[in-house]
Amino acid sequence: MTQRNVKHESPEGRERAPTSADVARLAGVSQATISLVLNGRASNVRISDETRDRVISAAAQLGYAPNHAARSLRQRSTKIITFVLPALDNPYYSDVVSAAQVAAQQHGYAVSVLPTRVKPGGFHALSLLQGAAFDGIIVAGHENCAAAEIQQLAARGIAVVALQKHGLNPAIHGVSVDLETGGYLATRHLIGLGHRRIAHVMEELPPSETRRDRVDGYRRALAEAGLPFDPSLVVITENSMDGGCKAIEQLLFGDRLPTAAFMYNDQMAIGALHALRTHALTVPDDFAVVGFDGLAVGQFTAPPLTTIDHPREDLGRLAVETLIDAIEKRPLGARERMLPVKLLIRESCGGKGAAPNQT
Amino acid sequence: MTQRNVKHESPEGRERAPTSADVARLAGVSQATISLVLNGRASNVRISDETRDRVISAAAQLGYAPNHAARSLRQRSTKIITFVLPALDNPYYSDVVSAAQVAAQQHGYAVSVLPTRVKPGGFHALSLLQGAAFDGIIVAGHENCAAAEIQQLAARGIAVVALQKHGLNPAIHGVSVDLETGGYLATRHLIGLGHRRIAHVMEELPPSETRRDRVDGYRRALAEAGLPFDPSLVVITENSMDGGCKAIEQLLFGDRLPTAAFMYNDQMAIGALHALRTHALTVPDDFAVVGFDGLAVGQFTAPPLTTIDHPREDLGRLAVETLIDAIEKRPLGARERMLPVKLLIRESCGGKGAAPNQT
DNA sequence: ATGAAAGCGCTAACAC
DNA sequence: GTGTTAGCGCTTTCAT
Repeated sequence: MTQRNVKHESPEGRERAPTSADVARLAGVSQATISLVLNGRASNVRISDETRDRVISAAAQLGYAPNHAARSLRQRSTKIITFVLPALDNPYYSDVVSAAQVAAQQHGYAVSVLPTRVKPGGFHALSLLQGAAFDGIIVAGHENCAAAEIQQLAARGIAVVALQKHGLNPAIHGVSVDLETGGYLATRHLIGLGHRRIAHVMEELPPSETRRDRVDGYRRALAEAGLPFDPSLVVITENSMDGGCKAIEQLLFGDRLPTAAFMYNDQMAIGALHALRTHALTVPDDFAVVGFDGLAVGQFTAPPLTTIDHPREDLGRLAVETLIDAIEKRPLGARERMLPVKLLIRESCGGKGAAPNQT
Repeated sequence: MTQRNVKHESPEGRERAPTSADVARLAGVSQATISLVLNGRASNVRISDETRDRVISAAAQLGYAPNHAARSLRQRSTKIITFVLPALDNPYYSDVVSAAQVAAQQHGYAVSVLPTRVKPGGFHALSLLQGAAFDGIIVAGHENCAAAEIQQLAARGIAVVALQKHGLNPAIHGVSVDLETGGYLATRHLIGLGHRRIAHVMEELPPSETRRDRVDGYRRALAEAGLPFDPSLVVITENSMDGGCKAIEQLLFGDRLPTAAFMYNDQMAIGALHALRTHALTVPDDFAVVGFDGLAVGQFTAPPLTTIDHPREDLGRLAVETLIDAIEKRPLGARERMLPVKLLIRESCGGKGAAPNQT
């Protein structure tokens, strides 16, 4: 008699989920006892083994599961944390979220995902956040992190961690990867391979006092090598494969042809590779490409993509740990964590030491 | 005085979110009035314009947002529906979920995503579902759809829609794309191009009485053309780019070389393209590849991928509409919807009418 | 070792 | 037109 009687069977109303009162009645004890037993406080406190067993089996028999809303209301906590992601179409966040889930689970939290581009005025899901449907949130994406709505949430005392935080709001915690160093490493790699005219294709970045992004590292590497920064080699495009493709075409039809491009991310790099192929340019011989992110797909591009690899699991784990500390109001150590990146050499720039055939 | 006073300021307890009682006090009316006004039932019912305005401004002044748990408890409904996805690393679901969100929002529901592979015994998030933290769920993925836990949920009366449902449980609604026809179209396309030895690389499929999958269409096309079904040309592999890659290598080292492969999905096809390239086979001249899904990335592969395109937006929208009908217990029309696919010809098989160079 | 009772914040039925 | 009241299902003192 394990999984029978899933439904609460009353004369009229079918299908009402069993409540703790139902379990209490069946076990012949009070509701309070049900709560104590089922929440594991039975051993610490004082419940006889016999009643404990009776409660457990009654609960199983009815298929009882505590009502989430009621419990949340009472405890002022939902034990759910939410990832606000700009979209689901970049596999970048897959590993981040997985690691976050594992970490959250260890602390008794569940993780859900809200794929939402927080547009001013939009963000229907905002009401959920405001209404405390979640104990805390982790935001990713430029627009999302900067959104006034998110700032408001933080101001209200809701725990917020931003991935790649920019801005100074001290109420928002940050966990970031070191984009600047990533940009530096990518560019230095290309310079080391002999490239002198290196393009950077990036996404439109909202203004920020604090952000140090790929482009800053790009400039640092250039400066360090005594190369000029040429604004005509920096193109801003839509963050997508298609955007990367178009950006490269634009560069190809410009008058000062680069020999290499450092792309904002792997998705854009895929577009770049495609554009180059379309225009009969061989990678890496005619043109070198560096990506950013370290997505799995980079192993399967033609040629496999040299890129800047991110510690995505660490990112997810630390974001969750920081968030939970904030939710439970533990004194936080560093409120801003910065994670290291590393250069991942595959074939889209040639091997180490190989030189490009044009300058 | 719009966004000031976000926090409820009481002598001792900082940071308690304002409740409807706080708003009532400030506006000098009763809680009930707050509820009526803020839920838009003010006009239909009977509230003077003047009190209405007073309530609205009081709420704004306090930054009031109704508590989700309390409202859910009272209304026995959370107005959240959840997508249970196997993982986040396949962009397939990105469009599905986006469309679902739009549709859901029109009906007053929010959509969240639970990236969870429902393992027997695992599925921490299950307690959320059981506890009615969501009004209904949409499940995707073989394991998830088949999971006993999900069946149980449906048995309890929770609204469940399965994407690509297999199995006969009438309590679970289904919205599917026509995989069998997809398999047929893909295979027929290859046959039409002159291929006679066509491999099919697929994922391990759990047994099902009702599923008609790609492989069934593959066999139908073969039979129709009078070609034998050769089990050695069907390889089962892990559902990933890497799996696709390895499967093709296995075929390449077999003794009966195919001239084309119909891949389970675009991700695997990317792996296939890579394996072929690695072994210096030219696509489509030496070997043709057809994918499945119609992901955007297929435009950027080398060569661009001929594939079977799915109506992903329709899938998301219909799943949500079906689910909401079930939640709100409207009599459902067809409980099983089947969506059509179409062949999307790009370059990985050669153009229409082009013939392969080996038989 | 257990039960009784209060109350989390909200909405809906019913008074007035 | 608006206020009063009674719960939704749970956890948690406080009594016993």
